[in-house]
Amino acid sequence: MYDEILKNVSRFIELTPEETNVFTSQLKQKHVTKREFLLKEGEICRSIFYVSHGCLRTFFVDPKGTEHNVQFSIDDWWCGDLQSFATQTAARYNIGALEDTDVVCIDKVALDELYGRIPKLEKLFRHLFQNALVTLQDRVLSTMCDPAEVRYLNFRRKYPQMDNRIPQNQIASYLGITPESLSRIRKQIADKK
Amino acid sequence: MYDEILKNVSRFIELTPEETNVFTSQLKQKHVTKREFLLKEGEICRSIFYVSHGCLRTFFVDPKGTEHNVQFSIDDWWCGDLQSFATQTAARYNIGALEDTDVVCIDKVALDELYGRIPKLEKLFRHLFQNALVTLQDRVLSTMCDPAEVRYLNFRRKYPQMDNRIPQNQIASYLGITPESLSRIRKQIADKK
DNA sequence: CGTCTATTTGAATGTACTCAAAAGCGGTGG
DNA sequence: CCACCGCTTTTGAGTACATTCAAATAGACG
Repeated sequence: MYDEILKNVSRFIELTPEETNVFTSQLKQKHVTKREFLLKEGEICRSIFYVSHGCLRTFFVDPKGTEHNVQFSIDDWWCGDLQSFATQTAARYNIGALEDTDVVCIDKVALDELYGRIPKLEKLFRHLFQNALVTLQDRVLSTMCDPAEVRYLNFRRKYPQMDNRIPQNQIASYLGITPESLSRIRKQIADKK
Repeated sequence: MYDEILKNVSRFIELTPEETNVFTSQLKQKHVTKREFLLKEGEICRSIFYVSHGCLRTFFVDPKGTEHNVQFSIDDWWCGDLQSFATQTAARYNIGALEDTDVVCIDKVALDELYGRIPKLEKLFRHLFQNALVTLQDRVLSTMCDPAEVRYLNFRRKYPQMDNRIPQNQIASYLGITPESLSRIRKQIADKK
């Protein structure tokens, strides 16, 4: 039932059988159907999510009403509004499902308690955050250095699974360009060949 | 001698006097003069740095030779090429001093060992990374949503100390625009008043 | 004081955007 | 199974913001 998340966790720390029990006893499963939301702006992000199967997007709505995708979370990824989760204040992000998705939820209260009972979890999240940080640094860099075409090619190279699965307008929003621009870029790429 | 870093650490974890001794015994101090480098692209980032006084910039040089500032690290900030540090592979970033700067270095080998002796350090770095992640998410968002003028105003609002201290061309590079553009933006802002 | 670098200003260019409309695709109900 | 509706993608034309290249001015440092 919690096989996927335990396998993910085991990449960073080794839990004893007892610890595994303690850990899984605090997990909750949830199913979100396509177009449903796991979190809406203004709510408090009470859980952090592990995606066992499906696809989520974390996005921000700017004052003009335009949506900006910050992250896609596909099978075996984590997600959540970290700021809101850590401080239990209003979320600025929305999390919505692009597909029917199964997630595992770790509650804030439960996690704080788990940190005490299984100190190794500090290491786990240290690693998860560390990795996320490196990934995000790359993203910032790419946004600053590369023109839209290169950013798109990088995206496809880095996340080939996503290119097939995620609608173009959603990818455009992730890349920080309009759907029209992405369409033109794709045409250019196709023409080059 | 290590007062600043200990004070910084104490915001997240409480070390016993013995732990403090163990911890500080592994620290090294270093002075970098303006324009000197703490890390160059291609080297391995063997330490993570805490800036006790001064100002560093972490930057990337793109294929065209243009420099892109990823981060400024002023008094009481941390810095380092995390990717290189974690995996002990070639750094993609450079770290250079914008002012004469005092840093505290934590060696990779020493830190790995310290994690074993003082597990609380996992918590420390979990928090540091978590905070850095939230900050970086903001940055990605701002780059995607906001025009250059707004990004500059946000920067000034968020880091007023830096606006006085850091040359304009360096700030431009951080904002992802050319020095010429920043100059024009500043003029516009001044004219508005 | 002179040199070197940073900043400002100008003119031309380009990339991506906006607005608008057409074409394509997928899902739903008759 | 087909027809329709809504949403996504494509295409076109005009526009805006930031860039590039170039030159002048201002400031910092020895």
